[in-house]
Amino acid sequence: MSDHDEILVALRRITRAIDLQSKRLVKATGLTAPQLVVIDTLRKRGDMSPSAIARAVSLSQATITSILDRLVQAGLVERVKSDTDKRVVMAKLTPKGVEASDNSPELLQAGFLRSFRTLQPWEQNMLIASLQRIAELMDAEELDAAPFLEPGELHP
Amino acid sequence: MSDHDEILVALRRITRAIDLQSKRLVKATGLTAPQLVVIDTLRKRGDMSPSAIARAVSLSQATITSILDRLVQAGLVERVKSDTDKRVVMAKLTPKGVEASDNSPELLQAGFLRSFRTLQPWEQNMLIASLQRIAELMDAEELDAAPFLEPGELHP
DNA sequence: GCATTTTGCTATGAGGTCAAAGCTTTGATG
DNA sequence: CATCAAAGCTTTGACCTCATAGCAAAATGC
Repeated sequence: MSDHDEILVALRRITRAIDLQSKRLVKATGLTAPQLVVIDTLRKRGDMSPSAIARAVSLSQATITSILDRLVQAGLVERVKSDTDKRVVMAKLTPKGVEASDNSPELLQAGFLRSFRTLQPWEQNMLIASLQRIAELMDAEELDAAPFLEPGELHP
Repeated sequence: MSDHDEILVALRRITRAIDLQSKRLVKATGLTAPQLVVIDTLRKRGDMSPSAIARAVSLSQATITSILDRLVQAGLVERVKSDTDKRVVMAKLTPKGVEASDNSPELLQAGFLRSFRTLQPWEQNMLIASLQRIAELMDAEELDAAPFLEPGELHP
């Protein structure tokens, strides 16, 4: 298998594990991983606009809108229109939302974290650094990738 | 930020980059990343059943069914009932499917691969090994994670 | 041989995710 | 001011993803 394929398969295994964990969280807490990420972010940083949340958690604004819809539905978040700029909506945790955040389990599988923490510190650091390195290489790509696929760009 | 959060954020950045790349592929080829993965797998390994594809690419059987639906729709794949075991359906590339596979671009961003390949070989290997290590730690979790949430299992 | 279980696939329903289009408000330009 | 552009959010539509439930066929048990 090529490097390319090995990377792809490893990433797929990881994203699948995360997805399955998210489904598991739903049963345990009624909330999915993205929903928990959002309320945890609000808990830590206070009221935020959808666009600010999107930047903080690396999701699109549209995705945050749909996640907020469900959190509002569940009574964990309120939308409050800003007075200074009427375009802006602030997402605000309700008391119930605060409680949910305080009681939320960690988002990575307990077993994964347990195993991870038994590794040598240097190994833990190396794994985290590797993930961040890969994220960087991919993020960097975002900045100038789009033009490569514009019509006419392939054979200028 | 805790290790836990750093891992989460890095993973989110990576999955987002992959997702955006998939959207970009749609515009260039009309096919999404999962669809390309499936036809590439069929191209390399020949006709396969949905369950075999699911195992090969780390997706659920249900997901493969829906991806095959769209590939059939697009005329790239045929479903052929097995003679020996009538439960089994074989996914088979059509000539058009073979052609699409042969012309398909790589699934990771070109710029990512370019950058990646400029790294020292030991560094490339380390990154791949790290990804696989993390995938292992998470996969391992899958095997016995479910029971942890079964009713009655928490306090046996 | 027949009943039960297992295996393989598909259908259903719910979230997640994004781009693009649409709406409102703000800001800049003349 | 009046106009036009930009910014912020939501809507729409498409696909991915899974669990669960359903259906059919094969394998196992008695």
